[in-house]
Amino acid sequence: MQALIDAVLPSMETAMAKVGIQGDFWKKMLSRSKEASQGDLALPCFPFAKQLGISPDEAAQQIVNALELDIGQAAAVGPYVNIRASMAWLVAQLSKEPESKGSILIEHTSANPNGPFHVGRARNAVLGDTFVRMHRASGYDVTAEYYVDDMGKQVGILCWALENLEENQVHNLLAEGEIPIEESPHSAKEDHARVLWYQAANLLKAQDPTVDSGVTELVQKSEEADADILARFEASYQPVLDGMLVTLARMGITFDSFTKESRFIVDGSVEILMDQLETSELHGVAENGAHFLELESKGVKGKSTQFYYRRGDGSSLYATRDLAYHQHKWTRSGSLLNILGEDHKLQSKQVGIALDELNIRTPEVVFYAFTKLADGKMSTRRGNVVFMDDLLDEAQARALETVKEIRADLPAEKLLGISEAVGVSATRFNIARISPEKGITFRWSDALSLEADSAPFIMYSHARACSIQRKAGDVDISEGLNTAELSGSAADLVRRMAYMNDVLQTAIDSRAPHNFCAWLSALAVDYNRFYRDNYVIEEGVVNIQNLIISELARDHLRRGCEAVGIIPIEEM
RNA sequence: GGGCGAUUAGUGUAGCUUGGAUAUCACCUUGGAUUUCUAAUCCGAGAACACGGGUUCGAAUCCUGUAUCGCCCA
Repeated sequence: MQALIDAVLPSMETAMAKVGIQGDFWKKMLSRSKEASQGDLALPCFPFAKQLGISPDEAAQQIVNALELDIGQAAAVGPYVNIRASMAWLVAQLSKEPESKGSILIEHTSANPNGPFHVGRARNAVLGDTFVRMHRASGYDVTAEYYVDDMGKQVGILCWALENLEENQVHNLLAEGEIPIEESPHSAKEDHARVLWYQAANLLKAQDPTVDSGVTELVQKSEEADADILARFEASYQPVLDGMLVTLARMGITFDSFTKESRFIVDGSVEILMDQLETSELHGVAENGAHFLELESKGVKGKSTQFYYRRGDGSSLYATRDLAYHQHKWTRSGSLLNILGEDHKLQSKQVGIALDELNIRTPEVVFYAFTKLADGKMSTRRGNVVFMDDLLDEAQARALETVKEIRADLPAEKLLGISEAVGVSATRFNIARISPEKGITFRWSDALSLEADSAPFIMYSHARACSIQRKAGDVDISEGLNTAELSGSAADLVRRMAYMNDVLQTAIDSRAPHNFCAWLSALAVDYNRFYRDNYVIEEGVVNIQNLIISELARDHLRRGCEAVGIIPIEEM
């Protein structure tokens, strides 16, 4: 809508001056009309009534009378000035390519490599990848980044377990702990295989104190950048991480770069930052020799306002390495975006203040609320999880049932391909379409829903447009749209498409991918209405104008799908 | 104990940044069209802003109190 506002503003200023309205406070009131049937932009005229000493209705009428627009029409409806963009202006927007924008590094997922990817982690990955895709579609140069926690306690436990526990021991422990070992097609994947060791070690920890001491020793050495330990850690987690990445790739999620936490200890950058922090006015030292920043003056509240960045023994903490990590990220990109769970809010704030003290810019952060199971929180440790691999299998199976019914004519192989695309797309879209700050309760029926307002509906619209294109064959559509004859659902469709870049940019700027998802759903609805009202091919004859619109819609649907991670298959 | 966020029809959600028209889109219930260029369609009806107070000509939106839920802090 910003493009239209920019286009209207000069004429509006002239009109307002003519009517005698002082100041430019009204500029922010000019916004998207809440009544789509009334126009694209609306300006409520209540405040002008007071200033001019006339009724709001009259003010609206006077403004309309004074307004000369070349990009659309204005009308006074009660106390509102409604502005409707002309078809010519809207069509002109369609051909505009998004301009090239700056670089951005988006860090997301970054899950501990201690077990299979589960649906609790999926929100981070889906949100993050949706941001990656939307930024790319909008012209940004994007780096998708995964931060590998290769030295923490989780990895330590995994490593200890793999080095110290026999297979039968693991199975006995899990049986005692009532964690079921479910046979699935994915059992052989290393992430599924090795998580059993991780779970078993966590169970053993409760009865055998030597587990903790063994793990602690490993973790301590890793924090001293002990090369042998780090190599053993990597040997433990890398196959798990690889398995997780296979799952993510199945969802269409890939990364451009991986950065390991340990590198910041190895290269000494953490040490340098810790020294620098000692010069901060917030710096303090606890009795045990640990160093901290006192953050009370920075608006951090609660029982403890201290941010510890160095232990008594001189070693760094996770958050300290995070500081070095951000310093490193800034050398690689012009802007930074992190996708984090809401449990990281405080830590993120603390890191932000510390970065400030170090004169390092703070990143943008998007927080999302957790996905919980109906019967509580998900936990890999306790085995209370729904693994993504299983969810995607189930999604495909359910999609297959539907596709099989509708397309009995297709060969089995094709049905499998379509149902896999539908399953993955539906799963992603069901996460991406919800506002990040809202909590999600995982329910199979929601996760696998193929109803309207879902990915399959959009995919089907796209496939329909593809089918029409195939039927129409190679027809010359270079003549362009005849804007004078556009009306009804065809005009609505064009209008919807014209605002694509606008909606995309707004969704990016306001960190609200769900708004772009909503636009995409609406585009699919608009296309279906157009399809009902306007025949592209009637009795074998191709209507060129309608074909042009259908082709534009096909292109917008495809680009929209790609921007949110829906797979735009051409047949279904 | 303190901090942050959430609460919208039977269900799931949008709108809140920047107050303004009849509160969005679906599921659901229900009435209808159409049987195709791929019906996973289209048109209509029903039903909601947690509760109390305040600011305002005007509050889902801003302020404040309460309740409930989630997350975090030793």
